Amino acid sequence: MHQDYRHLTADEHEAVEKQTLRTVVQALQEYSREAKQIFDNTKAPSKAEVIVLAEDLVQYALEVAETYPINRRYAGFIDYKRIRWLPTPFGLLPQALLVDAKASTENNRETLQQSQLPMNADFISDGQHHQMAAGVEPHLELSGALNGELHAVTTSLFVHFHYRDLSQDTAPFRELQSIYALAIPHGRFKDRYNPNPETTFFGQGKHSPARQEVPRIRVYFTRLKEMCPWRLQQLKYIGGEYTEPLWRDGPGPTGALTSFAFLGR
Amino acid sequence: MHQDYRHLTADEHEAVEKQTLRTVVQALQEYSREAKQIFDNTKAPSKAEVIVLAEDLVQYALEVAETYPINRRYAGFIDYKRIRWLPTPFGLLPQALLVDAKASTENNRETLQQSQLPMNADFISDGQHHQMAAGVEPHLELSGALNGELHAVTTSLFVHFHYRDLSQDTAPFRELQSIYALAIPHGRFKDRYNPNPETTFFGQGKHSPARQEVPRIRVYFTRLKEMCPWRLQQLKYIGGEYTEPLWRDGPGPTGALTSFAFLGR
DNA sequence: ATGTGGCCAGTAAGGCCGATT
DNA sequence: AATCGGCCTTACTGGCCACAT
Repeated sequence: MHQDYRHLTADEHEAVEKQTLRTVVQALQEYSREAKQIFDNTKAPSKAEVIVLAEDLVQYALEVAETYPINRRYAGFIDYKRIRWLPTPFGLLPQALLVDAKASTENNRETLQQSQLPMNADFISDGQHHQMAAGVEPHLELSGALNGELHAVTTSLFVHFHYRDLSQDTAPFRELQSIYALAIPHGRFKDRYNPNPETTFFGQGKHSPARQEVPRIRVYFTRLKEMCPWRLQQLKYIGGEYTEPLWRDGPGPTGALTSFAFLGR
Repeated sequence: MHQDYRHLTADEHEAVEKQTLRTVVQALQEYSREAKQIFDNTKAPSKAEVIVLAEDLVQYALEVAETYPINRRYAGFIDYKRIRWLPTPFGLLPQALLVDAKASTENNRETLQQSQLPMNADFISDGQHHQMAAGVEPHLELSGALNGELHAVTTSLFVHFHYRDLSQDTAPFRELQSIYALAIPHGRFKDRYNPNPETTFFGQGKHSPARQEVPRIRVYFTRLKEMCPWRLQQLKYIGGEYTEPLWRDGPGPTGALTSFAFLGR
């Protein structure tokens, strides 16, 4: 008989998300030098190239920092996904890690598809109350004789490459300025992060209602950080220099992660 | 001082491509049961879903069948790419394996972007001579003190999921009918596979000249198979039953691969 | 029926710009 | 000068249809 996330307290569950993001940030930081090199200098057959670069770089950074895999796969739109055993102080936890890569010239918000939304969202736009239902399941059922009724908690992360375009024809073609890593709270934390439409880091999406496009939703960086500082991490490029990551994060569900610099060339 | 593909004879080089495809086909065959399960039953948020399914399934099938990795990455549009040491009878060969996934309701041809074309192509369409320059480099330069001037040969494979759409709302949503694996010859084999516009497996692409779309090109399965049987492999779904793969392939540059069945549920 | 050409369609993923505050 | 809203652009991938053998 195994244990899964349904046995965790809310604080323990938040600590799991924090630990997960912490590892991802470490992996991104250690890979950031090569990431910048590739991001800035890869020739672009088209403008859409940055999307692919972001996806590939996330994979390269994270795949070397994996935990003990669970032999189960599924396919779909999420860029990087692994089902795995996560060692935590509360038990060896089955987890479905979901990471989406974003490339943008903006650095204050990002757009989520409904299928990437882990929490039912309520927010105000133009004085109106808007809603969007979560599109990410709270967990994946792991069946099989050995596992019985095990649930892999879903943890939703986003890695956001903030860049500027440079010259069209000679390297560097772009300038990667920062890498942001966000942990969007599990749907279970609705009461903590979005108890009412006025209290939230969600905002109106990027779709065009006039053209009946399918609704999207935005996450605002500042507001997320205000609600929980460690959930928004920034690796900022500071040419050449960098700081060694420290080992101890702040205590409690909102205690800060140590900050990271970005490794330049 | 290492050796790379420039020291291989043409026949040896073809044998390397054959060996590479052979391994990929084995990996696809062993993964085919789960592949069909996922492909047929994954719920589709949109019609584009099949593309993502094909990409993910190729990754899941191939990543467990990798060879000794070379510590070098690059990012770009190709779905699955690994730079690695390939053990061959002719030496331990640095190789850049490039695999693209395709999903289609057609089973006689597939479309390549120019960036996926490993050979300068000449072909006839409507009595006219058409051309397209290769967009895949013959090799990747591996720099670094340890390696000196090493070149990783590029090997271009395509994995083509041939399917039919079924019901919209209840599983199975699709029926995966066959998985084709193609090895497109390296640019070096131009004289063997496309010595003149009349002799080729290439055909007019899928783009619309009228709308000035960027040119593409097609590979025709039958013609490729006629020129070199092993370069077109089919894993055909034959519900439930399957054949054990054999161990010995045919001899020589065109000697057949053993045929494979597809593992159903 | 099949083999070929090739016009469009459907769907991401964001760039950008105009109003606000 | 930031924060928001949201329209529209770019491209990628194949579905599909029309002819020609």
